[in-house]
Amino acid sequence: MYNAFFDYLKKYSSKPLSGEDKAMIRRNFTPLRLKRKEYFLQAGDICMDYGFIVKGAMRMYSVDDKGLEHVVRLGLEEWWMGDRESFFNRTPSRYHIDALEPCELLIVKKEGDAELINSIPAYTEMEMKLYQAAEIANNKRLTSSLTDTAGKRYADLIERYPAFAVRFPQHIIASYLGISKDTLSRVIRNNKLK
Amino acid sequence: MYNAFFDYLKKYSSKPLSGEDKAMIRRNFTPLRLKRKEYFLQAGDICMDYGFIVKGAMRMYSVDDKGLEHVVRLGLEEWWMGDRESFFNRTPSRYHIDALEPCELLIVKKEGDAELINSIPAYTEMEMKLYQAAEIANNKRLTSSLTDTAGKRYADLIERYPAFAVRFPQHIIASYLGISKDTLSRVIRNNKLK
DNA sequence: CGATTTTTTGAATCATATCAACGTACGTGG
DNA sequence: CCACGTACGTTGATATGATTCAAAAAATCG
Repeated sequence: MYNAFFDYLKKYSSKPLSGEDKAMIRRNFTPLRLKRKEYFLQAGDICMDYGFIVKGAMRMYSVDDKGLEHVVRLGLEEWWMGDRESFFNRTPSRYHIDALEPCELLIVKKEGDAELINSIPAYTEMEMKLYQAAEIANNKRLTSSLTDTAGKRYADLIERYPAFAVRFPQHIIASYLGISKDTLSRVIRNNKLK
Repeated sequence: MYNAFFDYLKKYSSKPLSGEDKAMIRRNFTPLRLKRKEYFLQAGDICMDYGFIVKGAMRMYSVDDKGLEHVVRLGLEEWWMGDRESFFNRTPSRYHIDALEPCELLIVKKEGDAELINSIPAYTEMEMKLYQAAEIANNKRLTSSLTDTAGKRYADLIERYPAFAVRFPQHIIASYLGISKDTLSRVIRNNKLK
């Protein structure tokens, strides 16, 4: 369980990880299992735990006043899941997070994360890189949503994350891309004819 | 010039700033003036400097294969400007950045930024908060671009940043929102009638 | 002041949404 | 392990919000 996370840390940081460091990580991260469809966070609650996905598939989404769901983030193995705003500011979340497959997570509390940042350089470096990567990815997603057609957005997404097409149902991906399931269905059919 | 930055740091960090710290900041940040329309960065170049805007208005934009400009970020006083991806990874940028008004910046190089992060806790805290705030803001912008109409997107933007309506021409804001200048013009007229 | 930039407006067109209906597949409990 | 029920994907018809293009009016800069 924890080894998956240590491997991940090694991948994202050049700095070494002592036995002491590993012990501290074990102390601050606790395992959590979720059944399919189980909630990790519900709108209105404060996101007290930030989760590292060891295994499984998750989605974060909002529900608007008309009752429509809007997927804002998807997560698979080695991704993080949680509402950063709620987690850091201790404010009620506007999002739901649930498991689309049975999941294994390692979760950390705000204080635990802070302790690790202050104590373990490799962890700090990972977190910094994560923020940078997130900002870059978000920018790409944003510009593509502003300028590209539905077809191109889907093609780009699947090219970047081929696993998405297999792990997530189409209507979830459609929602993530901000297009209707009907349009996505048509778009996929047409792309394949080419 | 530097005082504006020290004030900003105080605002974003609870940690104290010694005279020594301030001296190090002065060493690593250099002033830069830009005339109206002058470039801070051109696509193809590597973003060697990251800029803190002391005074002025700037925009970051890409130019697509059809020659159309797409504004990806806007900046006013106390905002940062630069292409993070290019800056950190030393890769050629896909963006142009220019001054929409005469600007005064404080610019820092990658090494300077790294030195400050390693040496000055207040600076590190500010940078962390910045990343968190940026991620949250990006998420909001993203979800609004996916789910809201042009009119709501404009209204939300101006509610959040009233200065934008005054400081940036409409067609720049339209591009930032990912809508055509024509549509934005109509939308504003209709909103005002209400 | 003149030149350039910015905004406005109408008409035609396009991409995507919406709604409803149907067929299929799949997981879950017995 | 099967059958049922829910979830998922497809498709057509229609509606709608936004784009594009062109041209003129208004505002702003130096």
